[in-house]
Amino acid sequence: MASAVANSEEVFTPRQQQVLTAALDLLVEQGDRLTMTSVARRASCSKETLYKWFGDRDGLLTATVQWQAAKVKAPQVDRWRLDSASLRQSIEQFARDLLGTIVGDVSVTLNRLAIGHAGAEKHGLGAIVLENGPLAIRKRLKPVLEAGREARLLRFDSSEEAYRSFFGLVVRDAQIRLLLGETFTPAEAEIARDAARATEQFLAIYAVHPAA
Amino acid sequence: MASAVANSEEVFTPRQQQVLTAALDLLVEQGDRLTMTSVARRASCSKETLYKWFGDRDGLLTATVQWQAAKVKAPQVDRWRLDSASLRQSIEQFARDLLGTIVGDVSVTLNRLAIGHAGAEKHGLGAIVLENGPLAIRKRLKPVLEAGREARLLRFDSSEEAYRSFFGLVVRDAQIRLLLGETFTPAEAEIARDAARATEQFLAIYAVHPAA
DNA sequence: GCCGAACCGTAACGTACGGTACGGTTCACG
DNA sequence: CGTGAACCGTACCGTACGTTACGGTTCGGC
Repeated sequence: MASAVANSEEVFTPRQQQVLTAALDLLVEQGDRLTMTSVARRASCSKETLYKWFGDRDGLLTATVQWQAAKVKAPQVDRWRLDSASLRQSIEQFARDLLGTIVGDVSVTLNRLAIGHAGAEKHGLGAIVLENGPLAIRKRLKPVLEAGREARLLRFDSSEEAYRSFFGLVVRDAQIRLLLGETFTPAEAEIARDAARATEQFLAIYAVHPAA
Repeated sequence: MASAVANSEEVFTPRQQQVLTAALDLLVEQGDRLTMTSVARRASCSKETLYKWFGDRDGLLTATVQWQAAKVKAPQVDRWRLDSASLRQSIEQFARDLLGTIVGDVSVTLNRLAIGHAGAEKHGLGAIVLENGPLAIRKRLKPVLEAGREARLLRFDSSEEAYRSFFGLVVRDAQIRLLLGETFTPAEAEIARDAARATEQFLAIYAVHPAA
């Protein structure tokens, strides 16, 4: 029986990573329609090797998603001194990271893929994406929020709830619109502006002294 | 050349609606994997009829989505007197409607389907879902927001921006988590509570006198 | 230089499913 | 009745693609 979610830290040889890169590229280019043949051709390897390494098509896709998701180890915000300004800066940085990731091609592609699989009763990919997307950011943001509360800068009952509102203020309807096929690619400046706005709104709700 | 999005008000005979109901049920049950044969069997009709009525598989899916989407004509909030309390009530009602819809089986299924199609370069379904989901609610909320601004109860530059933040505060990460396969079905009470919280937060940001 | 393991390229197999054809049945209409 | 349109059920076709099989090639170890 395969475990529901393979959380083990799979490690791939350079050659295997070339294959996964090819798969990811094809995924971004043509979505779930990529064929094993096309991956083999793009990666200049044989289908036999694909099956030997990854078991079957789903294994290849899972490996691709895991491998890519593992790369999104965004830089831990370093030591924040607990004044109002640095707290705001930390939060805004998170907002920029989150929004920038979510509007990216790779994120849209992988989320589409995982959603498609979830619709086919195969929740493995969905769990992986969930774990490495929203939940990962939440885990990293949580200590910042709680330190802010500790320092009487923020006020909330549950950091979970606070995080979810933060997520909503940052992402809004951008992700669902992109997933549904709308094509817009905000420039770096727009992302920064949106992140700043979201941060401001978040603080308006959760800061003890919003004006500070 | 078929138009990109068939916006015409397709009208279906009762028998055809039975077929569409069967298709929708199968969609909810097994996602995009439903076959023409299964639809024909469930609806007790012949495949020949399916092809005659809907052209091809995509036509059937498109008709199903259009037909279902057209049913989400949520009740227009009736005359709101422009005091702070009634404005809040109107907004909260929208929040309940929006959240209740989005966490429903049918919404999740249809969004998954449309997202899958968007990933296959077929943006028709995505456009339909977009049009009848977020955009429809936005169109209905907009006059409320602008009346609130007119009455000096709300303050914002663009109703578009205000709506998007509203959407974020209401939906947060619930939709993406559901799409990715997490299974939770909030009770009516939870939805109402979340809607109230979102409304409060929205007003904290956009109301001229948040304490009012 | 020899051996075996790993890998490449390609051909072939099996199957599921979209789409079509066709004979049989119902039913409205004259 | 008689007739024809609409529809049901089912058998059938074509194809795309996942998966397997196999002969040929590279390459590290002795």
